[in-house]
Amino acid sequence: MKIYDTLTAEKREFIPLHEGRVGMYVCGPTTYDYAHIGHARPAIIFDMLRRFFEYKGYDVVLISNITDVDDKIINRAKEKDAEPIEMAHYYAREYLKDMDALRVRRANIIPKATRHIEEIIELVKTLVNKGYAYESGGDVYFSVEKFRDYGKLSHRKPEEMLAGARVEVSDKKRNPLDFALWKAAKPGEPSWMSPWGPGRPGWHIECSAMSMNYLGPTLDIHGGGADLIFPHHENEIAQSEAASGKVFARYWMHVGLVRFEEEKMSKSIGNVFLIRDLLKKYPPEAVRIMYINAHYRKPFDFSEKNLEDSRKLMEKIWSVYLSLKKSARCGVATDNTKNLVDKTRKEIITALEDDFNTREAIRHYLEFINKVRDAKDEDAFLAIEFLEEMDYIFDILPRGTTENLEENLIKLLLRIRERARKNKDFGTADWIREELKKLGIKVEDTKDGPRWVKL
RNA sequence: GGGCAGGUGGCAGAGAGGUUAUGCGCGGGACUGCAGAUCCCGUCUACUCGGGUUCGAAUCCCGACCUGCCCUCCA
Repeated sequence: MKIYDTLTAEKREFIPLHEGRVGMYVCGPTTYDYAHIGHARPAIIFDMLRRFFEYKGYDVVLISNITDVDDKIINRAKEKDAEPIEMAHYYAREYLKDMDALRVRRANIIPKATRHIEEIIELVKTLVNKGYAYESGGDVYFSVEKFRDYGKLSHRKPEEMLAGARVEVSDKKRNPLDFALWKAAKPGEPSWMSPWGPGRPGWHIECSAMSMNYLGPTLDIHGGGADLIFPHHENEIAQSEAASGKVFARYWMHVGLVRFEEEKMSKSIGNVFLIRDLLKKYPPEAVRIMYINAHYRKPFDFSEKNLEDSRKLMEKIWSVYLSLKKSARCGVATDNTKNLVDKTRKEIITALEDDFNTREAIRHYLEFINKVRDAKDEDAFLAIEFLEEMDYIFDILPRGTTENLEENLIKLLLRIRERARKNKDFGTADWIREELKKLGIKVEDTKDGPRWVKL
């Protein structure tokens, strides 16, 4: 397995710290609003990566945090006249609901910053004691010049950063690039007691504290959106490695940003599509397919047309899958199909092992779909088995069990409709089809009778 | 100003020195009460530009132009 590592800027063979195990940490959102499809991309990609490791037999521990105390949260809460932490927790729950809807499996641990204040304070203390950090007016700052490797992840030198950039100037900082590990609380802000007075953690420190707490000083894969490379991940490296003296993450993976009309999708620009709104119109599997169908490191141009195309792809996959199900019979498949399955499996795994190239993988998947669409009996059975095997990773097939009653009622309606059609009562026939469509059930007439798909 | 990705057919988007990407769309046919789906056939000199390397480049090298992201909160 090769993984593109942002730090070394090349694809490298993936070798976990402990054989057979993978420790992953993925930066989750700061929850001060509902999640948009930009958030869904890393969540879906890392979810599938985790499933792929498991598929290959690794034990995976995935930690994905939620930032529940931060300037943005405090400001938003002020606007809404809400209690900041409470509000953050509300949006955190809603975030998880949205991700559940997208079939993103939950991380093993979803830590929150406010639940790890002690570890954070300990880490800051260590950095102060080691001389990497200093207290200044109730704040604690990390001293960038003390960490000689600062800039290695984002491939920048500290001098260059100052050149054309706007850096927040503060007379509390010794160097404008220094960043806050601990912030003194202003009146009315959430705060915790610390050796430097009441305050709260800086943005970057929580991830260092929590990842080292759960995965040890060195983790295998650290991931997140590409916008986190600088300053967030750069600062995490500085803090963590300064404190532990060890390599913080062996591989850094960054998912390309989602854009809309050539611009980054971002709350501050206002061009966001909320996941909950999109899911009213499109099935979650279509969203997954949309992201599978693009290389994870490239920026992704979102549009409804794009989602619509993905939905069509999904319908194609589903319709082949469902028709295979109808003609499948348990037994031994022909060599032809066996070979096709083995070949496709190999192609898909090879693609995913090449820096998780889901785009290439789905191409082979679709070629397979096209070739087996007419398979019968034992061949259909094997094809289904294979698609379901792959679904451990992709999770895009229709969810199996419709409630029996529901299913029987639909069949009953379709029989009524068939009777109407036979009597040339097309008004009634079309009306039933229309009404079912409104309920999310698509009906298609085929030579073998009506077929329906629940969207 | 600096760092990093890219520029592929009507559109979306892979690939990566010589072999069909794929999907959508579009045209024709089969099927059909209609719609849809499906099948068959077809569709567009596709690879930003200019040089170079090579028997051969969309794919490698040099240069130019263009776009986006990051350098400030952001998945």
